Amino acid sequence: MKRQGGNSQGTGSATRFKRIRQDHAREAAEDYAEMILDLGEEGRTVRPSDLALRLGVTHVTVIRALDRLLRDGIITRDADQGILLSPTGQGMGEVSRERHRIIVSFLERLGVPREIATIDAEGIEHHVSEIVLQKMEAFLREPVAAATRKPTRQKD
Amino acid sequence: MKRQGGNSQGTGSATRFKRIRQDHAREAAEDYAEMILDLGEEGRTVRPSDLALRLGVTHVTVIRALDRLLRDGIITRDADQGILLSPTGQGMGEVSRERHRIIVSFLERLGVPREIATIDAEGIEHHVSEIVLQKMEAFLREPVAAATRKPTRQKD
DNA sequence: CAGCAAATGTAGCCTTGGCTACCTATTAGT
DNA sequence: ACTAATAGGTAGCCAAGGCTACATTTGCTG
Repeated sequence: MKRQGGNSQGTGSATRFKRIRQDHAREAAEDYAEMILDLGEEGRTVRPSDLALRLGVTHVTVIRALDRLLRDGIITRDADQGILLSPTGQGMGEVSRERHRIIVSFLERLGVPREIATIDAEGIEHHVSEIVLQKMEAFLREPVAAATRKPTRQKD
Repeated sequence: MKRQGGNSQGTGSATRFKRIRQDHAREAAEDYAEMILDLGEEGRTVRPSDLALRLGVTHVTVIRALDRLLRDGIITRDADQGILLSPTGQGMGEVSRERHRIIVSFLERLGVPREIATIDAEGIEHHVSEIVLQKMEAFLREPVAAATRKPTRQKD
């Protein structure tokens, strides 16, 4: 008999884990977009070797990832200008970078050393929802108010 | 093309990304260990179909993951008792569960609705260092003190 | 200009983690 | 007892993301 994998009536936890897997699928694209954005703004022509160096992988891995990003409309490539972000990629990079910035600031505000905050932010930034990000920003603006606020009683 | 910047060491970002990739490699094992621990404590015999349902994947995916966990000494399997955690797996599950619990509590304390906190915690728990976890616990114990503490000034 | 070194690209292999299709057991129900 | 459903397992396919080995392009330099 046929068991279909996508059991639409998830146990709830199934739904959560599916979201994690989706996050993972976007993760590489976001990392690349963010990095390309940063390097581009430093005025350099972004090339595969730059990314390979910073990501700690071989250039082959980068080239194949770029093929996927190209296929998915995140980047364009140009012999002279190197790797460029499409409008989609540009937006992705900007969102990722802002998210990254907020998380690092938040962790530092919590007393986490900058180097640790940077490392951890790299890992968690792809898994943080908009709501959590908003709460982090609220905490950065008004730490004590956020800390003393009664746990919210959302309808959920 | 001119060589730009002599970052021959990978700028440290390479090191960070390598850690993320290591985290990912542990992620599945931790999720399984945590889930097996929970189900086991509910007094049931843990079987592949239980895990498949909760993870939202087919039983085939689970069976192959269990092969790897077996190979890596995380679990043992027994016809009568089903899937059992090895001492290693037991420790892994307990650590993961505690980490999960802290993160959910922390996010809720920050004002994030429980359902969102649970989803996000699932994603980020594998990427949070011991130090960040300690700071989260400190915040849970003494929110205002943690919020008013000046950002630490590490020597890096 | 010859030749080296660096960057880029291609081919091919591996593991993880998805999937479907199919087969075998066991168990429940009529 | 037969049948149907459920569970477990095997085989084989796919994509992502690693890798090495080799080939090609390009730019500098002697």
